[in-house]
Amino acid sequence: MLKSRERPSEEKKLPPLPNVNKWGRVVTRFAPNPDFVLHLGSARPAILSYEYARLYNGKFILRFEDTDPRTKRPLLDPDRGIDAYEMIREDLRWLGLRWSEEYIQSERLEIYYSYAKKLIELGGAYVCTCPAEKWREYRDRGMACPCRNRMIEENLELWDRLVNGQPVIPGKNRLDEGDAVLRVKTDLSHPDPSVRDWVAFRIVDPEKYPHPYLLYRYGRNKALRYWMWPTYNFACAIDDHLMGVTHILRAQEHSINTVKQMYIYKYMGWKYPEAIHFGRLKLEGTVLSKSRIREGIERGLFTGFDDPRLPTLAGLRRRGILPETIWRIILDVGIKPTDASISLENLFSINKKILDPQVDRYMFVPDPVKLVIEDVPSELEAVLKRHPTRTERGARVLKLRPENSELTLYISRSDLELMKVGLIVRLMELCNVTVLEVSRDIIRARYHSKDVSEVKKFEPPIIQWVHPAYSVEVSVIVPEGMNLKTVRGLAEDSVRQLEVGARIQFVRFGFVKLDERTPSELRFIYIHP
RNA sequence: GCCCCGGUCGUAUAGCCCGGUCAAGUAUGCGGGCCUUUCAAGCCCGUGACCCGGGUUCAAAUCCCGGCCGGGGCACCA
Repeated sequence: MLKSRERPSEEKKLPPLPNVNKWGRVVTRFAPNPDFVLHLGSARPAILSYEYARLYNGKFILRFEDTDPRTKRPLLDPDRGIDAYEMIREDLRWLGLRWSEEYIQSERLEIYYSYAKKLIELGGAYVCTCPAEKWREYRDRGMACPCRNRMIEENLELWDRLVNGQPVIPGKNRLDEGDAVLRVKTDLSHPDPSVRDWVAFRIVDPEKYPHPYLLYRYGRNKALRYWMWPTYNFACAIDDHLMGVTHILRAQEHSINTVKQMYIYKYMGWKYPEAIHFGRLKLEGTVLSKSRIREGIERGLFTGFDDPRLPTLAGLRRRGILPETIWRIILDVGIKPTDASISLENLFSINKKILDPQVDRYMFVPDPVKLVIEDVPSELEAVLKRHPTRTERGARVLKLRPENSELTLYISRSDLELMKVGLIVRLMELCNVTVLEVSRDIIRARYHSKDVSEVKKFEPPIIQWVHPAYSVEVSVIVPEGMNLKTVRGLAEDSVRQLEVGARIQFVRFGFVKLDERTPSELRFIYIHP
């Protein structure tokens, strides 16, 4: 049973699922292909399927669809520490999804074989040995190929040979890829040619393409045993039925697959689940395409699956986007069949609202320049609150002692522009100064007063600062579209205490996340303003 | 080319199934104000949309037809 989890209340309600009463308990599934990690686009079917199951007190299933070891090779290479199956589980757990059952299709081949046999016996499928090209000609003309009329017995015999990796082409002494496929008998005049007698199984030479999961999990013998691999439509059709799936939520690119899979259900006398197709998701400034992302990583454009520029869940997570934010976006977009392009503004705004109350504030000056304050009468104390309103979180207290009545601080170069001689400036939580002199690299100012109330009437700029004795050099990586900018500066030294992964706000700079701490450097990632 | 599916403020979404309550709601953005020791957050006010054309009807964002535009599919991928 799925438990409700802690999540910011979603102001939007999901529309009801169709025909819930007809089915009894709602069962949904998320069925990723482990040939790559999940991205924001995959979060849509995952979250919606999970959330509907939760809403109806139903069951949510995770199913890995890894039935093509040739062109959609599962991403699994324990020697290099890469395991997409586990990375996907991690992404889902991060999103807060829990599943009550998990299946891996490559482990279920025997099941698919038995249903293939059943389908052949019912006259619903036949072994086709036509060359692909030749067959397409028949198809385009809406004609039956010679194999279509094969007797059931002959089909069963051929199927047996195929499953055992034995040759089926007369005069050939071995089985090769492309020698045969198992086709589902559909309607040869169907307006969509791809529906006409679609392929249920094809040959994948296990010698050439041993399935990585079988190989690593069960060893070479098992991996070399299987020659016939079901296509998506076959495996999916069988599994959705066997697993009792009642509601399928998937992207609209799958809508024709519903039509194809329906044929199997008809032959078997099964009831087809409710299928809901939603549109595609786009994220402004990025590409939500597995192949394009993979290509970028391979070409070295990105540092890995979790590059903060990437819309992969790993990338978003590394960047500091919260799972709650992803939830809100997905729930907000809903199940409309239209495509939706999510704006970064929106994503950031949601994330910021969640982050703002829970995150501590720290001083940071990018691109520091010196500010020398003259005539400082005595030691100054700065109380830097962790949070402006949640004062119970405490503060850092800094005691700054002037030398020869002078106090040297650093402020951001971007604030240098607003320094005009004679201007009164408030150094946040510290004191007020009057600007005396501004040059390229240094500002001289005179101590004016301590309390902010003394200069309120001047409406002074209020800026952040750091003291050299209480500072640490940090860098902030700023993802900007396809670029990665690095901003260097000084932060107050208490950031040394932060743990990797901590999210904070650099005052007047933006929200950042501590990405890495080396003995020599603290490196943050810029989340958003 | 053929076959599906869509088009509501800049963006996202509600409403469309069951026509009137929609001179269209919400979020975000933008403008203004308040608050504030951050140019953040919060609060208040404002701005801004039914793709076009016909039809049905007393009445259409909602139903029908056509056009235009967008997306998807047309694999021995999922």
